[in-house]
Amino acid sequence: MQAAARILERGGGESLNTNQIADLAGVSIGSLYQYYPTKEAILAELIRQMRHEMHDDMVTAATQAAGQGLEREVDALVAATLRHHLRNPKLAQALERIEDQLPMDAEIAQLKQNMAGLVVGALARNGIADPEAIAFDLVAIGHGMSHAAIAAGQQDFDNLHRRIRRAVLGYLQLASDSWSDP
Amino acid sequence: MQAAARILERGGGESLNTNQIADLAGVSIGSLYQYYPTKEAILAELIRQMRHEMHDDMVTAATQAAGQGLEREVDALVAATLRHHLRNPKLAQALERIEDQLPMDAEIAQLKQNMAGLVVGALARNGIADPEAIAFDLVAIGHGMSHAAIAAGQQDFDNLHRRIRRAVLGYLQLASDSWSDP
Amino acid sequence: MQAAARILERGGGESLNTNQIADLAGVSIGSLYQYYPTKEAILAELIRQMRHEMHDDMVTAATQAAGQGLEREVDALVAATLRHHLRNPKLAQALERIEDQLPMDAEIAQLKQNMAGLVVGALARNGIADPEAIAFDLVAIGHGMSHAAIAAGQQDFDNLHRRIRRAVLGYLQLASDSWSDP
Amino acid sequence: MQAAARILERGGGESLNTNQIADLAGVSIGSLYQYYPTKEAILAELIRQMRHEMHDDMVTAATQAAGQGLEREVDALVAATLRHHLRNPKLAQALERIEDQLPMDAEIAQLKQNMAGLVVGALARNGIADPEAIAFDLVAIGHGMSHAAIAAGQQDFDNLHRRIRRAVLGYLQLASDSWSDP
DNA sequence: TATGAATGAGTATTCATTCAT
DNA sequence: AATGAATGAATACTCATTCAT
Repeated sequence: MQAAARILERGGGESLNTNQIADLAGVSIGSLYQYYPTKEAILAELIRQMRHEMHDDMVTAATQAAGQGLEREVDALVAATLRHHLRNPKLAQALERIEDQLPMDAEIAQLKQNMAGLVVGALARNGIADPEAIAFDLVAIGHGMSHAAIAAGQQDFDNLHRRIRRAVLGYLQLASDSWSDP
Repeated sequence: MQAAARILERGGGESLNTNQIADLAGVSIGSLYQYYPTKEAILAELIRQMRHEMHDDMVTAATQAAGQGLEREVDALVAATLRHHLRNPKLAQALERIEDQLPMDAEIAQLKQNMAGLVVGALARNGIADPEAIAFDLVAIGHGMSHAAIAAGQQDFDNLHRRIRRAVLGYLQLASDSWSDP
Repeated sequence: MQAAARILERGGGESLNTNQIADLAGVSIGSLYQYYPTKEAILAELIRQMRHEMHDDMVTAATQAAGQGLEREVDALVAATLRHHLRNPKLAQALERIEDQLPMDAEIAQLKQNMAGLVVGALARNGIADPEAIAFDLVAIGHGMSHAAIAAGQQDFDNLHRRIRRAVLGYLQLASDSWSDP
Repeated sequence: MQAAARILERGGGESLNTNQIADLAGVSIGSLYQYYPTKEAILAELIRQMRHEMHDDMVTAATQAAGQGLEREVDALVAATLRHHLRNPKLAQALERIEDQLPMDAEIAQLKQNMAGLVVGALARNGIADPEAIAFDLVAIGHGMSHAAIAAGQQDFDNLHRRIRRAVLGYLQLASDSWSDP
């Protein structure tokens, strides 16, 4: 059913209407509303799924990189979010736009908390002072760069990854060439 | 007329309708449509103005900082964009959201080109390699950090300025404490 | 099954929908529609039951009071209808509203005929001229007063009973104090 | 515009939908909504008008009959309401049904207060004890009888008037033949 | 016989745009 | 040139009813 996320990929937020979703899903509006009480609920569910995927990917990345030092830990998290954004750039972009026009869902807020927590943890474990504030900025940097790259149509994952790594490590005052790619 | 940007500040995007604009502007919708053929045209004009202001501020900043070295030149541009965003955070945010849901206007594209050119120039003049790519990322970083800070309700200009400077100089592999504030 | 009259008590008319009825009755809508062809049929059945109860109560009352004189006979009928209305005021009110928005059902019409006949009989047996017309008005008076009282939230059966008796006997040009309460 | 009350006469409450109103009024729905913000507002306005007419008629009647004695005063009020109901029986009926399914409008409540006050006043001026309670019942009696008569298709104003007068005066323990028609 | 998922016509309401005055 | 009443397509959502399992 959420395969009607296709509409978001193509048309972006404002072209999304319930009849269209139902049509494209091959269902009647009546049926659509048997599963979701509101248009908002449909969107919220879409976002929830997206955030869950992202969250799980980040947890996996953090777990695997645990104890390998600040650079590798942070980089694993960057790679995870980046992979997520590039899997379906248009959809990810559209959902994010919708997300901050919607009343904040508790479950989503929790996921975001946890994701931020992973970054904060990596920083704290490696002796970085004021890890919350730093994490906030690192996330913002990664986000901003991904957004710009996607909007500009850049698709080269490795290239973008390298640039974000450079920005992140630069913000942390670490030379990015002090270690080599996995 | 476009002083009806006030609506965007308060309601953000979805609450914006042409009758409201006309009312608040003290004009009839009839007249509004005599000057602008569509709603999109009104929004495009609003964005155009915003971009013009920003452009002019950046040109001024670039001119004043010219020849003072990479750090100072880049920092002046960062400060200019930041000042712009913080002057009216809600409006800036709303306009940006609208901007990338709208078909790209040629004039606006040109302004953005020019602004990017200012950064490219500063980098090139100071011997930075691949200045276009670097400029692209620096703009994205500043943008992402401003956006996140504003969305989180942070209002402290100096603090945010310091953090963006750190990110930008970090990306350029320059220690941000190698020089002091003006 | 029609115990789903509960919905009418709570929500009154407009909140009544077939799925809700089926749910509350612990049956599937499919089954509901195996017994009743339309929503109207369900409502008609509900009304039929209510009218049957009322009818039977009135017959009992009329039988018991038979031969005790006009006042007592008429009063017994008044008491019966009043008891009926006050047993479940909201439901009675709701059903009556529905009843006169529905095409007149033959069976219900018959019951009403019979009930009116009881009043007519009491009047006729006691030598009242034009008993049909008088009965019509007496029923209308009782009905109107009950309706108003219930709508105003009055719950005191005895008080209301006394007032209706006064109205009815007054209409019959009989002093209501010519006899005392049972 | 409110000439779309025609729909209520023919079809009763549930057949009333905004598109139909607009059609029958020869206007587009858009225009309809320029004058009334909600369907409820349209209905409320219709009711308000009806109540205003009724109110004014009753005030006139009360004024003209003032000081002519209880029977004549009360009778004048009865005649006024009756005239009102018989002017357009179906509409009056429909509006009343709608009225008590709608959140009580302050203005309408005031009018009803005033109308009740006219009856209370007539009773009080003529030395009737507990005039509020008596007025309540008299109104209920008149209402109930009109409703029943209209539902039964009776159109004879004078006949109905005589019967209601008999009921009302009977309730007041006054013989209705103690005075003759004007 | 019972189920309940599916249907889709119908409803109130909004809003960009037009055009007679 | 200015006005603002009028337009009507579009939108989210409801609910009586059907029918394959």
